[in-house]
Amino acid sequence: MSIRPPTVPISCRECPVQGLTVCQPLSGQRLEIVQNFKKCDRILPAGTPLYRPGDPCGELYNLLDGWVSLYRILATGRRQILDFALPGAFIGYQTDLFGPMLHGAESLTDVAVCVFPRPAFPRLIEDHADLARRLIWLNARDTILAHNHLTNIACRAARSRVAHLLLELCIRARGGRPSNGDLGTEIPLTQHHIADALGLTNVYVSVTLGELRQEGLILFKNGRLQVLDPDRLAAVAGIDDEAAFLSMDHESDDCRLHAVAPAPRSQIGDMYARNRSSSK
Amino acid sequence: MSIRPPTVPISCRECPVQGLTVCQPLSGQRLEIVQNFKKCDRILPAGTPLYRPGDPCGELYNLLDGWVSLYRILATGRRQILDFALPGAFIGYQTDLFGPMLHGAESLTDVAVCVFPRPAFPRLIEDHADLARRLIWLNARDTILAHNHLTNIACRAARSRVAHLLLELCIRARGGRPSNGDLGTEIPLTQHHIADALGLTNVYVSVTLGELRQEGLILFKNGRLQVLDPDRLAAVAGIDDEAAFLSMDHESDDCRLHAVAPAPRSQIGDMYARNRSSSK
DNA sequence: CGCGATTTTGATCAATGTCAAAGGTGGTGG
DNA sequence: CCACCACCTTTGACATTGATCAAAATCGCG
Repeated sequence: MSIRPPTVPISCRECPVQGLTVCQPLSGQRLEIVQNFKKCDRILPAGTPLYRPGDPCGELYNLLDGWVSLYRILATGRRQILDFALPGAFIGYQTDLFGPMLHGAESLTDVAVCVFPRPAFPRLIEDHADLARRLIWLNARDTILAHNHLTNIACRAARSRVAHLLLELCIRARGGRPSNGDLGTEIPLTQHHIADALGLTNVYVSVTLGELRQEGLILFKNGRLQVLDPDRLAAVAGIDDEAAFLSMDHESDDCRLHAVAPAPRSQIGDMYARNRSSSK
Repeated sequence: MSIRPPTVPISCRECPVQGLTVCQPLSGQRLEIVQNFKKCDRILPAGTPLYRPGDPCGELYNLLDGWVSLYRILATGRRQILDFALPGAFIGYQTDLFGPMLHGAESLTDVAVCVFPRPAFPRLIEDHADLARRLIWLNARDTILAHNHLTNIACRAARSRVAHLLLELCIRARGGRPSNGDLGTEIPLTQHHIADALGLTNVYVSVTLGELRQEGLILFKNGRLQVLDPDRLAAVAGIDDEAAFLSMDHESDDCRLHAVAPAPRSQIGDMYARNRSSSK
């Protein structure tokens, strides 16, 4: 009931995430470059693996709709969620493009993906400098996300970790759009996913979420998050790497020279509000 | 006494890390591309910041010799070490090339760096597809390292974390070269650095290292690590993402098609031994 | 020889994991 | 429409890891 049915674009011209993924630099006539390159679109139900760790994988994916988790499995059986991929994510690229995948990818919701053939991909990049530039940007962003994640886990107590993750996901999930009233934001995760992302146990996540709820900071139920008190939540999250947050928008293009003043020590609360209040 | 004096290359032709850094694809005549591009070389004593978090920074660095730590500082004052940069590392690239740095970089040893001017860098990449390709590779590798690090911190107990980090650094520090007899490998870190990298306290790292020493697994003293029992150490480290380890060598080039069988479930111990025993 | 930084040790305590059991919730088939 | 089932969440008792604080020991270096 809460999951929109994923839609598949007829053509790249109508791609819902064209401005977010590798294809971003292409427009007009040049969209045919990817249009001809792409293999197909595909719809996957929730819980479907795109690939597993260790798999060879002949494809690359643009996530058109839905959420995907990127994870590793340790010998102990523990699963570590490395990142949550949101619409626009470019999934499956790694150093050794043709080696076994170092992580797995699995749909968290029903999902639509645009499929690229992996073997031909290097050629595509080689031939189109702007796509290469874009890939560099996306990759560098993944590194920052990983560093944020790393810092969150290593430096913060459970309360803060959870708060931080929810805040981050909430902002990313909105992608700059306002929140729709008091319905909150769709964060299609179980507490177990949160635990596996943060290096906690599901029961302690439950306890922690309980506390945050008690204190009137959030409501998280059925994959929907309502942030009741953004400022206090941000305080709990111990936000300080705001710069890292802020740099995540797609405006900052790496290859165009623009003097950016050091990010003002603004409050995430503000940022949240900005997105939220401007509802239509 | 334990730190080699860093050396500065006369020319790119004699660069000690040419095969490891961005410049890798260039050879012969084309080396002049970077030769003309680079700003200068620079020697920095241990403990010097290359840049601080929040700084604007007008340069990019190829690490020629020595170690550098990449870190963040949280509002709480806690420092999180994101990665240790070893010779050949390309330092300072981020999504928003001209925005404030999202992390800091500081020399751990005396260090030699090759300095690139940041403003002109996009152009360099734009004009030379092979450099772009190489940058993509380096970037993707950083993401994997970050994911390894993340997984290590989130999934493993202190003992394992420490063991894992030391093993990783040991392998990286050798860069494929054999260990020089029983002198061990130079890992120029204090226990405090290890703690800040792993999200532990310095005192608990001390305890943990003490245990590992007691058990005859390692000796770590004065920035020198001797691995006395690679196999048992690997067992303690809970090695399972060997694939991730192995993929770190520079042989796997992303843009050349080669079928790689899924990494055999080999022992890190073997890998260690291979490097070690073959001492010329 | 002495000083600052680093490492070690010990005592104590808080945060988080583990285990077990009981409620909830949504989806499915009858 | 109901009942059942799988999965998810909550709660409680208890165990353990690693943090904290403090002080002593060691080391490198001038």
